[in-house]
Amino acid sequence: MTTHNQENSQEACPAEGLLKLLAGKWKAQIFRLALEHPLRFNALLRQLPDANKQSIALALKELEEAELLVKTTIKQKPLHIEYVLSEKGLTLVPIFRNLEQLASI
Amino acid sequence: MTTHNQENSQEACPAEGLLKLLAGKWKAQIFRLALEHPLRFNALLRQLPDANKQSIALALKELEEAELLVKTTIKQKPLHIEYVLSEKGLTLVPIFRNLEQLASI
DNA sequence: ACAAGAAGTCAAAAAAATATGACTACCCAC
DNA sequence: GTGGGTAGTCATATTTTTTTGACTTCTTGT
Repeated sequence: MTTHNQENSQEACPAEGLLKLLAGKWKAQIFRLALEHPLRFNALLRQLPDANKQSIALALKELEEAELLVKTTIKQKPLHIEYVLSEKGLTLVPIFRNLEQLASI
Repeated sequence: MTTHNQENSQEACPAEGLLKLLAGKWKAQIFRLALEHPLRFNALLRQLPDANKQSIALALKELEEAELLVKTTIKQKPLHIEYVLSEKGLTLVPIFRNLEQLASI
């Protein structure tokens, strides 16, 4: 890795990066929860009892960088941060469904 | 993690296992090549110049165990082993296409 | 008989992904 | 001004994945 790009010089398969990202720990679970409601860091930690700060923080960051989640600072009453699924993130839904279906065969 | 099963007690998302499998190193590339022609171990090693025996052997085994590839001993002239995509493996094609498309956004 | 190709296996090392626990910094309530 | 909630970061372990290099077994060619 003399170069420092996100994957190898030319990624053999364009889906590889995304696949790797989605397969990372907690990603699928975070995605599922994001489907239900906006996510908040500490709440997420409580919802995923075996997860740890660092991993959740990293997962959120990666999902945000991949533009699957959008991070918003809510400047209201309790003043907090929310992560919600982006449009792009929503297009993953049918892909997950396909994978689930295939996994059940 | 007192228990020792392959994933966590109940896998939070049914797609997780498959996702992890497919995201493993060399998997996508092997899949692509399998789309073109039956695979042979040593040929694969030559086609993936940076890959190593062990990893390829493991990848083939996992893909076979997931029933995405079928392993066949060809009892003809040169006597060798071939790995070909199963029906189930073929159903991954549109999933990969979706992922590629999403990755290109 | 000997070499070379096919398809691996094995133990150990290196690299990458995850986890742990301590620590920040900001805001609010009491 | 102490305690608790928010959202993290950092350095360091531990665990998991991937690589390395040596070795194996069977078959074929010369």
